[in-house]
Amino acid sequence: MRYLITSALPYANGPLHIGHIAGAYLPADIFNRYLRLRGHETLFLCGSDEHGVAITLRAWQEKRTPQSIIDEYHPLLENSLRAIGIQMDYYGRTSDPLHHQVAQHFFLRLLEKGLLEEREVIQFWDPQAHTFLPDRYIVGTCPHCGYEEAYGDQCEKCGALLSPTELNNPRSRLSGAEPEKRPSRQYYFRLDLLQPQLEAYVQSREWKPNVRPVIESWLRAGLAPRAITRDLDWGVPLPLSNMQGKVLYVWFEAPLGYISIAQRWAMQTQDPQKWEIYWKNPETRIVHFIGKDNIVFHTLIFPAILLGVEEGYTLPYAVPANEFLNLEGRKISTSRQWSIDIHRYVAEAPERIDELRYVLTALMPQSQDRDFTWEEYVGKINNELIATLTNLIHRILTFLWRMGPTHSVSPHPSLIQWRREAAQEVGQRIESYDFSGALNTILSLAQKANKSLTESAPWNQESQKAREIVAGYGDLLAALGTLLEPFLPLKVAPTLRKTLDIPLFSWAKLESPLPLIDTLHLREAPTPLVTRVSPQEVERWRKALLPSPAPSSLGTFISIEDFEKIRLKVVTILNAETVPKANKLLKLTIQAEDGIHTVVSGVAQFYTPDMLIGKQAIWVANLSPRTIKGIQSEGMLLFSEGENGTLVRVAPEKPVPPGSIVR
RNA sequence: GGCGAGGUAGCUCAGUUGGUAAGAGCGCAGGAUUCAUAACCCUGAGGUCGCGGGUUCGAUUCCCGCCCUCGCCA
Repeated sequence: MRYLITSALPYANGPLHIGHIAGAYLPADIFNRYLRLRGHETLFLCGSDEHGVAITLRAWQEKRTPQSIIDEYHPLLENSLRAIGIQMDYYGRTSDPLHHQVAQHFFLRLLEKGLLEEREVIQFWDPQAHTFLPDRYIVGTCPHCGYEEAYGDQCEKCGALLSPTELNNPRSRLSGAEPEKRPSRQYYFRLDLLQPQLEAYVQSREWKPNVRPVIESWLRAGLAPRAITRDLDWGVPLPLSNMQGKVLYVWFEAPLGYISIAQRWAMQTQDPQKWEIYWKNPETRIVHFIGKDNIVFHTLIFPAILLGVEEGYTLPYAVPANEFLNLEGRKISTSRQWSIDIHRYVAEAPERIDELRYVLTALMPQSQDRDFTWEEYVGKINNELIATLTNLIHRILTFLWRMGPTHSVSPHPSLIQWRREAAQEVGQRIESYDFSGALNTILSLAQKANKSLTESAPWNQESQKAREIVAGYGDLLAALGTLLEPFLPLKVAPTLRKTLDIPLFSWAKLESPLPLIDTLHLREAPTPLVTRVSPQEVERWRKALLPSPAPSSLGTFISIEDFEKIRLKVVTILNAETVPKANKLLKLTIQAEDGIHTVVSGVAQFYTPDMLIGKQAIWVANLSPRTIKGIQSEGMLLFSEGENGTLVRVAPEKPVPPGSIVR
């Protein structure tokens, strides 16, 4: 079988982070490496997506050219991917003139086939930045709530959905200038005309459970014509002399990169037409690895383009989209600096790439969003990868090493059987895009081996017998040298093979009943394949890789003198009662060192009076008194914002005398 | 607002075409052991499977309503 494997083209506007890797690159790499061990012919392509309005806007803001931005990120992206072992056959870019030609050709073909239609639309023009503006780059006053910084597509304050025309006092987020409305002619792709063919296509393929509902939802709603051009001077120009200053919309031309990059790859081989055996051969399986945000483009719109040009292109065989990976409970955001960028990880921890691959595979968001935490990172590495898997290898090798460098291997039949079953199951799981499940299978194999080794207790046997038992596990170790290759190809798998002086086996061999090796030769004393992650180590990374939240959420810095103006004291709540006609307020009577005070707190939705009476709390003693609902409130008690907008009382860890200073 | 996904042990997640199976890993407690990177092995505690109705002999699994989270669309 022949496969063309692609990963989503990363946008050349920022670095790659762990979410990208877990979503689209690591699964593709595991898939590709496995298929090759299986003996299939594969081509794995990727490249930078270098067009789109975000790049032009950023260029304008930073007073530089779009070209300089993509020239900065294109190598960064490729280097990041290669550094974590993503084994692409070619990494291209959409600014390649060849890509422009391909994209223009597709445009003209669709035009020729009557699948494009011209429409006049109103767009917003920034007279200072000399560019058309996307809706969300226009700010103005929300007509619903009066918020002055509402975006052209939505008001962040009241949540109202807007169009730029509704905003009062609209201005450009780029220049602050008032945008002008300008009519403009654009081409629309008649997806509606292709809907029947797309429905047939969708029926003919199998989709992951998280992908199918999205596709069907779009088909049910009915596909609508979609603009494929826009006014911009950065991108693939329209190949029409009467349409100057317009480019192809990035969603239209970027997927065509999979084709142009294949062509570029072929030009580097002896056979420039070779790309056609991948793109124009129904026997080839084309598999696109993407994140869930790209599902519609890869399952409907891109196939529509391929169908529309009627040039015999092969339609995607599968689009195994993954969901999103969150970071410590929050959405990853490079712009908010809430991210673990790959190039930084690689720089900080070049010796721990396989470990990252392990954790990201284990946490791969295959069916729903998942959460990456540093705690989980440490736990997965120390308690699973090391404790179960590499420790098994280590305990066997150190045992044998003490008895000499060379041992004959005659594994117990059950060990061979386990190895065969594991290889089959790992293969099946990878082929059904269940990568974390595949990894789990290997862990289970190690678990079984650990158990049987413990039960056979060779350390209680006389030495010849013990040696025989333990050496029997050599077959399993030899298998791990290949089984782990798709997952941990940078350090763990190759080091193991080198230590044992064994080759990479074919997957078929792993599944065969024949022993993999008959002798085990150790060149030197074994050392652990992976070292434990210390709390200090992860703490350092946590700090290095996770800059504190954006200053806007922290506020500006204050001096120690500023802080000392605030008198904080621990008080004991003597009494609490509800306040009439106020469903949020409680009237609290508190005991400080200088007597009794009254405080009104807006916590009644989260605390009943009896939950507070007798408890301690932190009191802001010198806050100006204020009358609330006719009650004189002296200072305030501190509550932390909890989950889902709740409030949680802040108090000393153990009781202290009322009036104790907090500092 | 419409559509889609998700709400299952302390944590991260599997799972059930409705019925003596509510599970795994981690964490925790206890035990055993010492070949191994305080690792391995055994045992155990822990969940009203989001809330409320309904269908059914029986629902975590089907239907309806609601709440919460996330995403997409207008």
